Formats: sequence, structure tokens, C-alpha cells
Amino acid sequence: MTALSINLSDLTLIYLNKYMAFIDLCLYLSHSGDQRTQFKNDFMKTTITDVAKLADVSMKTVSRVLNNEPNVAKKTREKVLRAAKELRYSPNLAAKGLASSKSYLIALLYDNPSPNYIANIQKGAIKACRDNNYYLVIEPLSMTNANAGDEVEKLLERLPVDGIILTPPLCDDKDVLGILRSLKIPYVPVAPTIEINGVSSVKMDDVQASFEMTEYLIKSGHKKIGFIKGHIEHSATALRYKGYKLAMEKFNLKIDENFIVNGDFSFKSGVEAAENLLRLKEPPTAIFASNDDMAAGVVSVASRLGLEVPTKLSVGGFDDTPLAQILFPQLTTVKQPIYEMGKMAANLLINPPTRDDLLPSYHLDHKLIIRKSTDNQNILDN
Amino acid sequence: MTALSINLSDLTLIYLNKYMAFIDLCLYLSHSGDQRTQFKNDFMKTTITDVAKLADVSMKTVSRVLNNEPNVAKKTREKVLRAAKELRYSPNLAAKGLASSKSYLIALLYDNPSPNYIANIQKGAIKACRDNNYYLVIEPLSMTNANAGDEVEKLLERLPVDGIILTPPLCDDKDVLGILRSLKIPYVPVAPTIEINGVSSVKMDDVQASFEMTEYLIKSGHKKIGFIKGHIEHSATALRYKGYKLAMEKFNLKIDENFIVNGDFSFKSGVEAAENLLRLKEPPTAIFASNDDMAAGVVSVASRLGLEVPTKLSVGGFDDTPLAQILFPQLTTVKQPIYEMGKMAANLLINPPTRDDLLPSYHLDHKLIIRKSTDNQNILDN
DNA sequence: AGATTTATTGACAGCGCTGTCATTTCTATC
DNA sequence: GATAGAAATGACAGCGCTGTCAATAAATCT
Repeated sequence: MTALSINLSDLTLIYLNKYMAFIDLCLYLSHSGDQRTQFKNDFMKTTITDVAKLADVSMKTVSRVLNNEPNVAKKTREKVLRAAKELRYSPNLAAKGLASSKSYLIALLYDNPSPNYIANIQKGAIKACRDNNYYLVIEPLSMTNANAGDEVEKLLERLPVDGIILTPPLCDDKDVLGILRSLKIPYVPVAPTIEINGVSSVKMDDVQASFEMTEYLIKSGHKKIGFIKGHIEHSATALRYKGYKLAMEKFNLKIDENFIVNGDFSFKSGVEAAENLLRLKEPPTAIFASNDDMAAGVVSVASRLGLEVPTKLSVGGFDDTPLAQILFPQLTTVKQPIYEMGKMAANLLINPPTRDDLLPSYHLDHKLIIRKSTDNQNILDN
Repeated sequence: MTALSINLSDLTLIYLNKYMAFIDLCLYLSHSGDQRTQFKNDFMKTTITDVAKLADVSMKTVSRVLNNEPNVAKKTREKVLRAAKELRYSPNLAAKGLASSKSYLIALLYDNPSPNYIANIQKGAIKACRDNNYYLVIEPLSMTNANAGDEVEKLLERLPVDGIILTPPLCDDKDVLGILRSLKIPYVPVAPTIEINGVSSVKMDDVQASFEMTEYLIKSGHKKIGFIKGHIEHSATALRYKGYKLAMEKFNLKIDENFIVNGDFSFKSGVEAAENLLRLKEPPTAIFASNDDMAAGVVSVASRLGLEVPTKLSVGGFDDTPLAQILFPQLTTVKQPIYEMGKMAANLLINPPTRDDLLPSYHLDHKLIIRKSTDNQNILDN
């Protein structure tokens, strides 16, 4: 006769327990005709209790380990981690939220920016959320329809998010800001016009970027550089113009008033501006438009006038929209750190800086992207 | 002497209760130095219990009313609704989720589509979510990096969403589909190539749209119509070509093989295709590109060749991207019902159709948008 | 009217987790 | 080796809501 000994590991026991509970349930259901749909798929879902059993510690200790709380012995921590991994445990967000009155949700609020802008902000924010087990919910708002503040309030009543990312122009809306402050919900404005005391924001350095573009054009040999301003109400407009001026002054180039034309960030306004600029007796040899759409307008006018870009006219844009690569020739432009701003904003909400290292705002790096629409021949000559 | 009688309404009493609880807490805290941050802002938050008290019914009845469950007397329902409104009650999502094992979250999964596409799908889905007190979480995936199926699985372990919206090309990924099926999570593919048994999807009628564009060009007087195909692996490519063919055949126009050129949806391929078409001995008088980017390429070639659009050449696109309006002349194109598809998809997840009216897929209406890049002079002549 | 069915309501447990606080174990000190 | 203090761990209640099931009220039928 052979003695057969079966060795049941703790893990097996846990699964066995769950399985038996399931069997019980099935039997019960088949007798009573009950329809407890709730348990349908749940019988294999592991909870903190399961992990605790396997690691032979209390639930609370498991919770401590999984939330990186202090005061857990190294050995215990490892044991718990191993158990959690073995059981493929993943926490239940709703339960966590209910118990800790947090939601693990960050909201991204926006009002009609370009799809490109929003898509990139979003990607960055999601990246930060993923790394921290948070999730991003998107909420478009319309500032025109109703009072945006009311809309935000209504939203927050229903969805208790842990933090809010505000994109322009929402980040300068007084109603929205007021509501958020009174509700004490942390928020981070992205590229705001106004700085708010005690609130950190993320932004790029428009002046510096614009300076660099202008400097690049100058170093390429251009002296007569036209500039197309953006929409007057947009905060970036003044900043980008300032960068242009600074560069011109640095190289002792006189700023011809005729070379400064107003636009409004639209393709059409770029066309009109370019027409004005190129109709001048002594037209500029380079045009720096404060965004890509207007730069595209310039290119289109130039090609209509038979003015080959970049040999006869260099064109610089701003934003690095997808358009910049579609255009022929491809556009030299400034890539805003949109993705990075989104990521940073979410990070600031998830891991708020302590008082000590609190900064009013974080400047993220832009990048000058040199493509075919500017002529760098002269650089090579020097 | 005057007798002063104060009438305390039920509502006041509830607030008073909450307030007194708060005072108690404050006193307690000031004595013990305790830091129960959890209660910091909560003391005025109304719960179902508050509503129940005010309406003088049980919590369960309140729950029934607020979730539109049957078997509540009309009077009771009204009473509860009034109380809820008075207290500005709004449910706690986490608690609901925990108790009902639902999450009230819909996930939108995508892998690198155009920002415009994703932004619109998103807007539609969010609209549907808002109307139903659901929320949308966005999750970009990368099909290239790792097995997309694994990524989805990992995501769903952490975030138990109630439904998933799949955009192309994700909606045709076998791994992802397999995971979703095995996890029994409802999903709706948007514009999928393959139809899946028992799963309803949303899509547009590419063939019909393409047919209409071609028909419109024909009715405008064109007989020689060039067609630029899209990327060979994209399901829309064949469908749009089919629509073109159908229209040509309907009007007994011969399809010249030289007029059918391959593209890949990129601006560059549009340029090349246009060069091929316009170099022909007998070039077409109209070109229908299967997307806007390629159409933009056509326009750019035409203007380089001095071929004025639309007087010498009509150009039609597809998609109605922002580019279509930026271009000069503005592009005649087909507007896909992207927003509507997103909305419908979310709606299908939130309110799944019952077995009886289950349809395999829902076709949503596109729209032919006629702008300046096509010449409708001939229509007016007829 | 009384019996039976049906509609309406309520009591209560418990979803999975964390905060609080008590208890146990370890470490450092004299 | 005894003691105080710190570190590690656990017991337990309860977050706000819903599912279950029992209790009650209303409607319908003999």
C-alpha cells in the first residue's frame, strides 16, 4: 500500500477557500433561485484580507506596506510584497477612496483649446497619474454658455476629485478660481497669465523662446525681420513680442515699426499680415509669426507671390503644431513643453511640494526646432 | 411682555445637528490635540442619512428614489426629491461604487490617432457620461511597445471600469479583444474593421459618404475625376474607393485606371499622387483624395503648377480636419460623425440595449461639407 | 368583511479599505 | 538585567451606500 501525502501551500489554501465559498454559493443559488449578480465574477478577486492571510500578518500591516507607510519591518514588508505579487493583488479604488476620503482622481478642465494642445497636456497628465496610481478624468467646460464657476461647482459636487488641472483660458477665470479656493480643492494652472499667491503653476518661458528664435534668425544673417503679433487678449502675445524686441536690441538692430504687424493667431490674419509685410518697399527677409497657423499663412502668401521659402524668405513659427510638419517647406518653430507641463501639473497635485520647497511656478524647457523654412546658409558661411 | 416663539424647521434641525457635531469635534480636538484631518471639510457634506431624516423615510427609500428604482409611491418620491434638493445632496461615487460593485467610470482607450479625432470622440463620450452621471477616464495605449492586451489587463486590474470604448486601430487588436472578452467587460468598438458577434459597435458609412462626394463632383459637371486611395491597411481605404466606384458606375462614367492613385493618408503621398495625376496628358478636372491631408497636398501641387483651385481643378477631401478650413481655398470634405460616435459608444455602455433591440452596429450620419475648393458653377448652369 | 396578492417601505449587514488607538516587540540605556 | 522609550503590529470601527429580505400598507379578489 502506498501512502500519498499532499502538500497544500498557503497560497493553494487561499484559493481553495475562495473556490469552496464559490461552490457554496452556487449550491445555495441553485436551491433558492436567488440572483445575487454581485458575486458573479468576484469569487476570484483577491482582497487585502487574502494577502494578509498569505503573509500571515494583519490587514492593517498589508495596507501599510502597500501605501509605503513608515514603521514596517523590512522583513515584513518583503513578505507582504511577495504575497501580494503571488496573489496578483490590486487594490479596489472605490474602497480606498471611501475609507480615506480621497478619490485618486485628477480632473483636467479645459475650454476649447486646440485639439493638439489638449491631447498633449492630457498625455502628460496621464503619464504622471499612471506612475502614481491615479486616474485622469477629462471635463470640457464652456466659459461662454453659463457661468463657468457654477459649472465647476456642480461638477465637483458630484465628482470629488483630489486635484484639478486648469488650462488656459480657464486658469484666468475669476469665477472658477474663486470656487476652487472656497472649496479648498488643490489646483494647478497651466500657463496662466496671472500668478496666484500660494498656488504653484507650470508654464514655459515665452520671452526666452521668442528671443531664441529671433536670435537664430539674426545669426542666420537676417537683419530685416518682420514680426506678426498674436491675439491681443492672449497673454503670450506680449511675451513673445518682448522676446523678439530683446533679441533685436541685443544685436543692435533697429526695430522698424512697419515690420511689426498685428495678427490674431489665425491663418487668415497671417495671410493679411504677410501681405502687408511683403508689399513693403523694403520687405523683410525673414518673418517670425507668433504661432504656426499664422506662419502657414505667410508661407502660402510667399508661394503665391513666387517668393521661394527659405531662399528668398525665411519663416519662423511658434507651437510646433502638426501643421508645421505638413507644410512645405516644413516649418522652423518652437516646441512648447506641453506634454511636460501636463505631467508636471499632475505631479504637483499628486505629490504636493512641502512648504519648504514651495515655488510659485515651474518653468519648463521649450525647444527651438529648426526645419526647412529658415535658411541657415549664412551661418555656414561665417 | 412679548412671547417669542422660534420655529425650527426640519431642515434647520439637520444643519443644527451637523453643526453641533462639528462643535463637539472641535472641542474634542482642542483638548486632545488630535489631528483627524478626515473631518476637516466634511461636516457640512450631506449624506443619504440627512436626506432620509429630512424626508422622514428610510435611507433605502432615498436610495431607491435617487436611482430611479421602481416601487416607490409618487408622493414619497417627490418628498425625497424635494429634501435632496434642499440639502443640495449629491451622492458619493466611491461609496456607491463600493456598495454596488460598479465604478461609474467609462474608459476610452486609444493608440495614437490624430489629436482631432481623439478630442472629438472624447467630447462626445463625455457628453453622454455627464448626462448619466458617469465619468470618462482616458488611457492612451501603445500597441507597439508591449503586448497591448497585457497593458489593458494591467489597467483593468487597477481600475475596474464599467465599460470601454475602443478606437481604431485598437478595436481590431486581437489581444485586447481577447482580454476584454475573458474579463467580461462590456466594450464598444468605434469604426472597427471586423464585426464581432454579439458586440454592438458604432461606425459611419464610408461607402455612402464617398459615393456622395463623387456624385457631387459629377453633378458639378466633372467627368474626369481622379481618386487618391488611402493607406492600404486601413479599412476605410477600400470602402471609400468603393463609394467612388459606385458613383462613377451609376453615372456611366468610365473609370480610367490612370486616375486611381495610391496614397497613404499623408500630406506627402498626396503631393506625389497629385503630381502623377496632373502630369497626365489628359489630367482630371477634379481630384477626390480620401483624406484631408492628401487633399492639402493636391492643393499645394496645384498652386505650384499655377492651376487655380477650384476654377481649373476641384479638390475634395475627407474627414473635415481643422486643416480643411485653414487651407486656401477651404476644402470641400466629408465630416465624420466623430462626436456622435463617441457619444453613442458611451451611451451603449451606460444603457446597454436589451436583447430584443440589440443591433450589431449603429451607423451614424456623416455630412458632405461643401466649401470653396470645388466648383459648383456647373450645377448653377443646369 | 376577510383572505390573498401586490406595492411600498425599512432594518440591517457588509462592500474593501484605512484611521485610530491599544498592544506587543524590539532597542537603547543605566 | 531591569526599565524606559521607540518601533512594529494588530483589533476594530466605520467611510456612504446598496442588496437582501422581512415587515408593513394598499389593492384586489372571493
